Amino acid sequence: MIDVRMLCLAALMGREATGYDIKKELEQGSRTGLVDASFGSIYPALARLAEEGLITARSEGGRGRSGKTVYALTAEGRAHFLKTLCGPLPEEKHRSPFLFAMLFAGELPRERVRAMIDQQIAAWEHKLDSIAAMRAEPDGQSAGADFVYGFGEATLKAGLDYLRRRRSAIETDTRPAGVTANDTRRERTPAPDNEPAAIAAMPD
Amino acid sequence: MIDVRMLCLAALMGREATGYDIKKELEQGSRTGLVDASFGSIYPALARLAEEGLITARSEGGRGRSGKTVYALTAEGRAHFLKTLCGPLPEEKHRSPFLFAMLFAGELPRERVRAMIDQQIAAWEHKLDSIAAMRAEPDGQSAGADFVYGFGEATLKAGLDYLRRRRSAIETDTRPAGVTANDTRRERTPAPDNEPAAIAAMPD
DNA sequence: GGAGTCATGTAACAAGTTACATGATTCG
DNA sequence: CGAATCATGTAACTTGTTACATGACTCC
Repeated sequence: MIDVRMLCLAALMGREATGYDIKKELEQGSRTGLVDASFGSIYPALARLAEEGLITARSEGGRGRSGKTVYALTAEGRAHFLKTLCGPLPEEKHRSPFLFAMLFAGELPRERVRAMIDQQIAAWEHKLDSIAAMRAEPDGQSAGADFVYGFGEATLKAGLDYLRRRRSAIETDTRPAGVTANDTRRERTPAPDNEPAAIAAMPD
Repeated sequence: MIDVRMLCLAALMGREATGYDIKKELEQGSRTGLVDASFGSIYPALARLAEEGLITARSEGGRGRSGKTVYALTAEGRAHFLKTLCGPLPEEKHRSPFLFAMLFAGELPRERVRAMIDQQIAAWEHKLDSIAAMRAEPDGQSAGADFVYGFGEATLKAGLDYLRRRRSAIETDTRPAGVTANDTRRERTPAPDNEPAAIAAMPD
């Protein structure tokens, strides 16, 4: 579940679409970030769903020989989709290379750790912006979408808040040479690449 | 990245272990929930890493013919691991069947939606407890682990808070017929599968 | 002696990605 | 006319899971 089949059925709830449309919606639509799939999986999935009668395929030869297949949900398809959603849902998985790397923050150079956190902050700020943009769009306006937007905002904000607190609590720039800086520098470590980065040692 | 190879290298940072040990640690250790892998991928990965010289394999025939292979990180393995962590990290993916389902909350029966939210709340409360337990354990005590625990707690709490607010804001049981029931369960619902569940209509 | 755990490995399968191959239409 | 976009599909490959096959050791 949340396999490509379900993704396709979901995309066809409410409107008909081509495989291309579905892919586009996954990239830019109201569920971006939540799900994804490639053409290589979408087209075979649509073909099979049509075989099974969960969707219908209507060929539309725009002019001469364009060849475009518009898919639409059948009553059985809709029922199947909703029934599956009501069934037992698989556990959610949060694969985060960032958090994985942070586990070894103590073994990585400090600047690198700081850069990673900054990058993560930027990425999440961007996600927040995306949600705000989606909220404003005419489509993606439903009770469910609203719930999901709110959820995303709540957790992203909490995560950002945490990252910012931790980030600013890390000792500021460690200047290698005798640099005169007017900031809150602590020490100048010439240690190159395997300098441990104490992300702990927080006033927290 | 965050493929099984990296997982194995990560598991061998700090101590040596067998394939079995690694699997156990993924299930119960300080990174549970963050990552996972099966025996079917761990053993081949270890064999290949040993071939490449990133880890060493030492056979330990406990007594007679037990056969047990203890792996340990080499200097190159350690360097490779840390270098990879410093390189560009892939985007994080948050595959959440729950949120996916919530997108269609408006098309699902209300009780079902409420049940899903309750289930999610329970699951997340459990995760919070797990983190607290890990915090208390002797292993999994490092600057990085502390950072990750804190992050998990911050986002889980925010998510839980959001879910609780929304959950309590949903109108309470909508009884279809004149059913006099003092519990929350109703088998044989007159409106079968497509009763819309307005998760919106919030005072929020 | 049987249950449970320790321990390793392989083969079949599942699901999806990347890259390729193809071609029409539209817009500047 | 060339670039971008629309549009479909397939074949090879990657990655990992499930299920199976095997066997020792430990504790009751």
